[in-house]
Amino acid sequence: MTKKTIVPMPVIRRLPRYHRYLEELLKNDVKRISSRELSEKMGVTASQIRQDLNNYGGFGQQGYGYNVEELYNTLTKILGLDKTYSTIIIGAGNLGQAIANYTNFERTGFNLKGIFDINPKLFGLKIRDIEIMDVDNLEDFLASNKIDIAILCIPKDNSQIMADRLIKSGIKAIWNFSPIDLKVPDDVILENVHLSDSLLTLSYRINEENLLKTKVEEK
Amino acid sequence: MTKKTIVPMPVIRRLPRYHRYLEELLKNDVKRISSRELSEKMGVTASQIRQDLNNYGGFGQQGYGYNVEELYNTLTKILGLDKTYSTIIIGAGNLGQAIANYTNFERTGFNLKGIFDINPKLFGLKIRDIEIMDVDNLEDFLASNKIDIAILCIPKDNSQIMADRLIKSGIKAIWNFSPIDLKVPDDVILENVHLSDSLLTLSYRINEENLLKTKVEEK
DNA sequence: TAGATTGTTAATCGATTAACAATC
DNA sequence: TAGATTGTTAATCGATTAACAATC
Repeated sequence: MTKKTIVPMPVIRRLPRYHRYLEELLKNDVKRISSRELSEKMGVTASQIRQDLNNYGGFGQQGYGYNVEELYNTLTKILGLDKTYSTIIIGAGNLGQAIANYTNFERTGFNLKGIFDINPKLFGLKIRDIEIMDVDNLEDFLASNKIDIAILCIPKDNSQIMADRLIKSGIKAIWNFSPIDLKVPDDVILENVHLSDSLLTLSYRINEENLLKTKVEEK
Repeated sequence: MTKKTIVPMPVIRRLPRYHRYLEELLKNDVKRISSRELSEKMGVTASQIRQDLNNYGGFGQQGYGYNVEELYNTLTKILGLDKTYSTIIIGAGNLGQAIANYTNFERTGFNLKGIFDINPKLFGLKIRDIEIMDVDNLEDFLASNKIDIAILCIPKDNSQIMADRLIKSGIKAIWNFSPIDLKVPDDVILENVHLSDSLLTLSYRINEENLLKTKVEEK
């Protein structure tokens, strides 16, 4: 289990997309937009946009539409981007390092405070001024640093154990890149990025037509 | 638009997960499993498992359940993992390099054939014996190499242009890591990994309770 | 004011779950 | 054969779309 959301998950997963489109509009100095115009840009129904937004309040104005800047700021707040977050990365392999180097997240308010690994060769090395530390020091580090999000980038064999350790030390949100379904208590927020699952749906789709050819022909 | 699937997308997105669990069972020498047992392990309904699998055929046996090895092999085929794929990576930044170094994909049959970038400093450098090439050579390369999947790891400003170039050169499947909604013709398969969207849903969920506190209290 | 567009309720559609006859 | 479990149809649930009164 992971923490249950109040608003349905399909709605939440669309919010970042709205935010991206509104940012674009704002950048292009568009002042107002109707749900219909936005729906055409995004390839969704105007109804869905209005329904989605109304989970959080009525931000539009009849006969006018939505004020772009206002809606953008509102979405920024809804997504929690008006706050900053302290993060740590567990696992300084390829992916962990790539994320550590990815300064876009930093710019959005996700501040990397530490990187941990089990490989002694990496200890002391720095990525963007942040030292790679021995994962043995994890508990000590978490006791003296308030960390909001742990980013898990380790091979799957150790990731449940590591998740347990993180949670025991008070971590309430995990961004998991390990290709495994972690078990977490339901006050912990778990967000998965299953790269391999994503790639497999791609290879599935490359083959689907051939796979189901006989079936389709039957119809 | 991207290519429409025959089987509903929610089903397809669950297939890699079934595959992972079956692999685990196979590793543990489990010979057979019923939909009920599997449902308990996976935290889904037995009904859903049977419905999902029956999109592809009846692989079980009444009174017995499913043969683990057989079902695993079937899922491997369904996911297209009985074939190999030639891939290229566009963008040798942090993420592109991380994916290039990630040998797990290679092991599953996704063979990296080339890496491209615009940065001359990177030309000639090798990642796992694969040279980073000038993206100017992309069209020539694609003309003489049959590539199944292009992995797009470049900043969003250029990614639509790059996608257009790839498609013009005959690429039929794109694994996109750029934080943007690419427009592709509907014979091209597009699979997105929107890391920032994923992170934003995490920060959303950290704040949801506070955000909706008043609303929830009203009820 | 008249036209436009929202917020919201109602209708539809699709996905999930339940039920059970078929059958190993 | 009796018990178990599938494949599949029917029922339910939830999400999306349509419709429209409210209102700027």
